[in-house]
Amino acid sequence: MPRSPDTASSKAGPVTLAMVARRAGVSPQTVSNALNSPGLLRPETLERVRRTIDEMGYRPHRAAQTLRTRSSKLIGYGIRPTPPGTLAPVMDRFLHALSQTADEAGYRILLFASPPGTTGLEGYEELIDLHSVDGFVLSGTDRGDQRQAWLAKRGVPFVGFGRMWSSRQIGDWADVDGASGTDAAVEHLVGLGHRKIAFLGWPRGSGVGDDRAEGWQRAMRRHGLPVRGRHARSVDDIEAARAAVEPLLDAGATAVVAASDTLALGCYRALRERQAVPGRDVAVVGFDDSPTAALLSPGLSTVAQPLEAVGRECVRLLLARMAAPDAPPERVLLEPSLVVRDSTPALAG
Amino acid sequence: MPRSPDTASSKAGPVTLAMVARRAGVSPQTVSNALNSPGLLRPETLERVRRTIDEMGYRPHRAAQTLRTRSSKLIGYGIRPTPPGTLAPVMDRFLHALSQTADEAGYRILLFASPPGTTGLEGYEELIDLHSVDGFVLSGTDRGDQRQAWLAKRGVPFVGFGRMWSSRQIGDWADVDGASGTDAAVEHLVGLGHRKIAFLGWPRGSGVGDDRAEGWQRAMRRHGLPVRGRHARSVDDIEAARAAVEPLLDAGATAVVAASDTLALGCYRALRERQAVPGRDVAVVGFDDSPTAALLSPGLSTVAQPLEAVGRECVRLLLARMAAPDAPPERVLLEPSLVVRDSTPALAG
DNA sequence: TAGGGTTCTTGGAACGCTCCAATGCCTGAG
DNA sequence: CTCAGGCATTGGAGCGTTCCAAGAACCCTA
Repeated sequence: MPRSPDTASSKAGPVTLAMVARRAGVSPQTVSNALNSPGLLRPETLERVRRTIDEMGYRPHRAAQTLRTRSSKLIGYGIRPTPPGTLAPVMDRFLHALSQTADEAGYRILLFASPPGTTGLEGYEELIDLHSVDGFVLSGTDRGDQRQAWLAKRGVPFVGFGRMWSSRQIGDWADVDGASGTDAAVEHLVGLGHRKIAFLGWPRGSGVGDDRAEGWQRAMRRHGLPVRGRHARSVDDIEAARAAVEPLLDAGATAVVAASDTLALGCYRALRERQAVPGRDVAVVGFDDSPTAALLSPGLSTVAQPLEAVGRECVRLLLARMAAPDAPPERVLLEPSLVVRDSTPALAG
Repeated sequence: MPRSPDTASSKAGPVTLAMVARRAGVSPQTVSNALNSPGLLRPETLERVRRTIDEMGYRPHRAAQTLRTRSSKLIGYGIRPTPPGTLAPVMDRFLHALSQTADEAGYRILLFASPPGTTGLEGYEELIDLHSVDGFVLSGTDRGDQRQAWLAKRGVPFVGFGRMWSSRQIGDWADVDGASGTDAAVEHLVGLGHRKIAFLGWPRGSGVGDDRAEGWQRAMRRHGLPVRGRHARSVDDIEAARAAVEPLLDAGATAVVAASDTLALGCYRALRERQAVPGRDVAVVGFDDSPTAALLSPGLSTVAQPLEAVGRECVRLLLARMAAPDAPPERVLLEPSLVVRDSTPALAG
C-alpha cells in the first residue's frame, strides 16, 4: 500500500489533526474525540482513526491545546537559592518525585527562580499573568509566608510542602510530622536504656523547629523523664551548635536528639573536643538524613523525611484542588522514619 | 477620568491584545508591534499604546504566542533520580543558576523525569513531539551517552553540561576543567612542602575520572615527582575508598588528592583507623565541595566546581545555538577553584 | 411508513497572537 | 502639481486545537 504524501515519514512539517482527519476520512472533530472522548466513537471508527494516528505518528500540539482549553498542564515551582552553609536541603529528591508524579498525570513542572532582591511574589504573578501554569507547588513555607494568602485571593490553585504555622490555615498542604520523628528518636533511645536524653533545637519561633522540639518533649513526658535543663537552642550552624550543646553534656546527658543533621554534627564536634566519642560515649540522633549522615564516622542515626511521598502527595492534592476549586481543604501529615546507624548503639552496662 | 468597562480591574476575564488595541484606537497589529518591534512605531503612538497596556494590565498569552511563533520559550531538563549513596550531586545549585539565567532571557526550565525502566530518550522524544520545548540542557553526560547524537539527528538544539568523552564530538557543551582542579591541588600541596602526593581516583574508563587523574599526573611530572605506586582506584564508595587508599598510605604518601569528596572521606576513615589524624598526619584534598566538606573535622580542602557559571554558560550556548543552528559548535571549559580548609595545613618541619 | 429518540459525526467558530502583504500618509524631487 | 519612495499603520489570514450546536444515520416503536 503506497503511503500518501502526508505520512509521518514525509518531510513536510509536523502532522496535524486535520491531516489525520483527511487521511482517515473523518472530520477533524472526530479525530479529536478519538483522543479525548473515545467513548463517543463507534468502535470501528475509533479503531480506524487510532490506526491512522499511529501510522502518521500524530501528536497534538500542546500550545494549541493550551490556547483552546485554557489549561497549560504545567505546574509552577519556584526554586530558591540554596542558602550556603545549610546542609543540602535534599530538595532534588523532592523535585524528582514531584516531576515524576506530575508526568504520570500528564503534567510537567515549570521551574522559575525569584530574581534576587524581590519579595518573591513577582515570579508567581508573572506566570499567572502569562497563563503559563495551572497551579503551584510551594516549598520552604514558613511563618509569615505571604504566598498562600496571595494565591488564594487570586483563586490560583496551589499546594504547600509544609503546613502553615500561623493559626489561619489557607489551602492544602502536605507535610512531615516532625514531632513524630523526634518522638520516635526518644523511643529508640529509651529502648536502648537512655534516660538523660537532651534536645538541641533551633531558636524558638520557627514552626518546623518548635514542632520537632515538641515531639521530644511529649515523649520524655510520656516516659516520666525530666526535660528541664535538657533543652538547648542554636542556629543551624555547626560551630554555634557545638557551643550550645556544651551545657547539655555538662549536665550529664547520655543522648542528644538534634533538630537537624547540622546540629548533630555540632554535637560530634563538641564530643570530640572533650575527647569523647560520639555513639560510644554519648548517643546522637540527627534530623533529615542528609547525604552526609551516612558518611560520617560513626554513621549518624537520623530521622528521614519521606520526600518522595511528599512529592506525590503534593501533586495529588494540587490536581484534586484544580478539579474541585471549592472542595474543603485537605491536609496530609506524613510519618518520617528513623534511620538507625552507629551513633546510637545500646548503652554499655 | 472614568474607566471603561474593559479595564484591568474589571472582572470580565483576561485582557487581550484586541481589547488594548480598541481602547488605544489602533489596530491589534500595532499593539503587537509596540511590544515586539517598538522601533516601528512613531514615538507618540508607542507612548500612547504603552500607557494603555499598563493601564489595562495587559500581558500577552504565552500559549497564543507559542502557537503562532512556534517557539515555546521553554528549555527541557530531564532530572535523573539521585543515585543513593552518592554524595549530593549539588545539582540544585546548578538548576537554580540555570533557571535564573533562563528567566533573564525570557526562557523557563521545564522539568521532566525519565520514567523508570526506560532508556531515557522517551522523555525527550515526547517533549519534542508535543512541541513543548525549544531545546534541552543535558546533564550527567557520560561515555556512550546516546542523547547528543539522537538530538542532533533530529535537529533539536541542546547543550551538555559535561563534554563528550568519545572522540566524536557532537554539539555544544560547557564543562569544568577537572584536570586543572587536581593540578591546582598538587600545586597547593607542593607549595606546602609535600612531595609524596598520591592520587585516589575512580576506575579507569570514566571520562570525568580520567580527566582528574590526568591533572594530578601532569602536575607531578612538572615538578619531577614520581607517580608510580602513588595512584590507586576505587568506586565512589566510602568503604571501598578506605580499603583502596591503604597501599598509598603504606607507601608513605604525605598527601592524597581524591577524585571526589566521597573518596576523600574514605581517606579520613583509613587514617583514623591507623590512629592518624587527617590534615595533621596526612593532607587530603577532595573534589566537588559538597556540603559535607565544610562540615567535617577537619574541614576538607576540596576543588569546587563553578556550578553557577556552568549554568549560565549552558543557557548562553543554548540560546546561541537556537539563534544560529548552523554555527560551528562552541565549547567552554571553566576553571574550578580550590577551597582550602584544615585538611591541608603546612607540613610541620 | 412515519415518527421520535439515540448514537455518531460534522461544520463553523473561536482561543489570542503574529505573519504577510497591502494600504494610507507624508516628504521631497522632478 | 505629480509622482516616486520611505515610513507608519492596518486587514486578513492562519497557527492547531476544542467547543458548540446542528446534522446525519441509526434503531426501535406506533
